[in-house]
Amino acid sequence: MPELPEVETIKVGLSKKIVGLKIKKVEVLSPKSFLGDIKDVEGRKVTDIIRRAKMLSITLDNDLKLLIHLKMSGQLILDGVPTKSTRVIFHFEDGTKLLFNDQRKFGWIKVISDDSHFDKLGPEPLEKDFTYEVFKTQILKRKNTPIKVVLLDQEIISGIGNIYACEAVFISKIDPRRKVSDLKDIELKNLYKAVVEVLQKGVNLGGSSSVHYVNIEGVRGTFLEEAFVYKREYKPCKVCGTTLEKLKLGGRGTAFCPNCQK
DNA sequence: CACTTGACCTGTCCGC
DNA sequence: TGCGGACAGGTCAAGT
Repeated sequence: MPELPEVETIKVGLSKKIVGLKIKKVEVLSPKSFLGDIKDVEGRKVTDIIRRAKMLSITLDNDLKLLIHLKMSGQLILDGVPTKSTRVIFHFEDGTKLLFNDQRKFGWIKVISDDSHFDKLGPEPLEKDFTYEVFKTQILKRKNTPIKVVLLDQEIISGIGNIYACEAVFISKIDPRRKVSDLKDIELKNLYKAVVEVLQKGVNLGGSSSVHYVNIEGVRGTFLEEAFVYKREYKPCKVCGTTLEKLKLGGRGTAFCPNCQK
């Protein structure tokens, strides 16, 4: 489900609601979805929530953390009604409930004591120190790979997923199949700007709005209504009217405009 | 080492 | 209506 803007939206929403609350009980309905001992979590207070790449890290007052990855179909819903996709339920002392729903069971919640999960991640694209030079250095580590696949690599840049990768290469007018070594400096510069712009826009609009994504209130974001290419294959390009095409890159669906993207 | 493919799951949609 | 296949926003391990 979620890429950087979606996870960021969830982080902001969740922070306002559960920081300071004590977890009374954890109900694990799907053992694969919760890795760790609920005894380490029950009775603890939430002290902080951060996002890194597409992960959320919830700090507890015993210095352990709940690391959450929603993968393709995970959702965190506050005070909702459990469904058949509900895998874990956190019951807080004040009666607040947090549901972890995950239709495809790819997502997980882990109890961790250090941040080693973050070791291999590339830079955060919305941080101030993510300059063009940083971007270029990272991208050039994968010279022979299609540029759109490189954008999805979390070791190169963290937080970009399929939607924002498709949009960023469209905005910078680059054919998603182009290899990194083949891109001119000006193209890389445009791509850098597009990546930052499209992620920031995603955050501003409260994330994307596809099958699974909802914020903690269960409400969809509006980013996809503004998407140029994502999920728009065989429809007319919003810029030039050419019929958008679709191909598979790195195993992922990729819609693009054969006229705008060269 | 660099890069690609398949596996993990469940649900939905599309064509026959 | 039913069935099979393709596909879905992510990441690993295993393969070439």
